[in-house]
Amino acid sequence: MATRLGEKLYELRKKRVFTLDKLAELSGLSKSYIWELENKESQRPSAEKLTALADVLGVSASYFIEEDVRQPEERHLDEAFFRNYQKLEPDSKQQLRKILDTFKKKP
Amino acid sequence: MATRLGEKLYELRKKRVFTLDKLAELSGLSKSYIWELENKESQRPSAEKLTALADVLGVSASYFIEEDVRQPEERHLDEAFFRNYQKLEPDSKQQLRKILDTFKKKP
DNA sequence: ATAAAATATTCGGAATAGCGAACTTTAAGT
DNA sequence: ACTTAAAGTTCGCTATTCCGAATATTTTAT
Repeated sequence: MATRLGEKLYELRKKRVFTLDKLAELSGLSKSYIWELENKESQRPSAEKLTALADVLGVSASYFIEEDVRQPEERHLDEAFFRNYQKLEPDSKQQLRKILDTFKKKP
Repeated sequence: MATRLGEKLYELRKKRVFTLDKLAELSGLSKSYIWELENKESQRPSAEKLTALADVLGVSASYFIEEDVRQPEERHLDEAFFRNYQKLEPDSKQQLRKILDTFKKKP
């Protein structure tokens, strides 16, 4: 699993079988800039541009943004869990929240 | 609840009782720029800066970025829930995931 | 093997993010 | 009311984002 932005972008783009041109067209960014995001270090792209790319590539913007200390596997589980949680009825959510409280870490 | 970035920022800053100077110090941004984010339209801040602010203000970066169809209170509860969930031990997480499964699309 | 087409990379420059410092307003104390 | 300090606002400037067009490379077809 990719760790820095450029790798994540490249990986996703290849997975979707997009060319730079195609991704540029779909996201509204220029292909030259996408290329720079993939290949140059220390870019500081706007949240807006990242979100546009994330939308097209089918991930959340935070996937690009947040560097994470969790192992990819665990992170993946966590995100899937949260996606499922969000789809629940409010009642079920509340029940889960209560259950979570009882689990809270004891240091 | 605030909908655009400036409002969200201002609201959170006031809630935490931070001055511009204080928030600037804590986040590493300049206070003039934070003021512009709060007060000027059509800013395009970098994800990096937004993340710095989000960290200090105790929200997720995506709170600033993603617009959401959920009601604000529900969204807030969801996010708080996920933040808590992530801090759990892996075993606890797994238990919760199993419980979530039993809740899935139950009318 | 060569041409044509598709894809990737480089580059110059306009637009603007983001800063420091100066300035203005508000709040607090005497 | 006057002073001082704290908070907010403006402004000029530099660095960086982000683009379009040109160029280079790879792929595909003949």
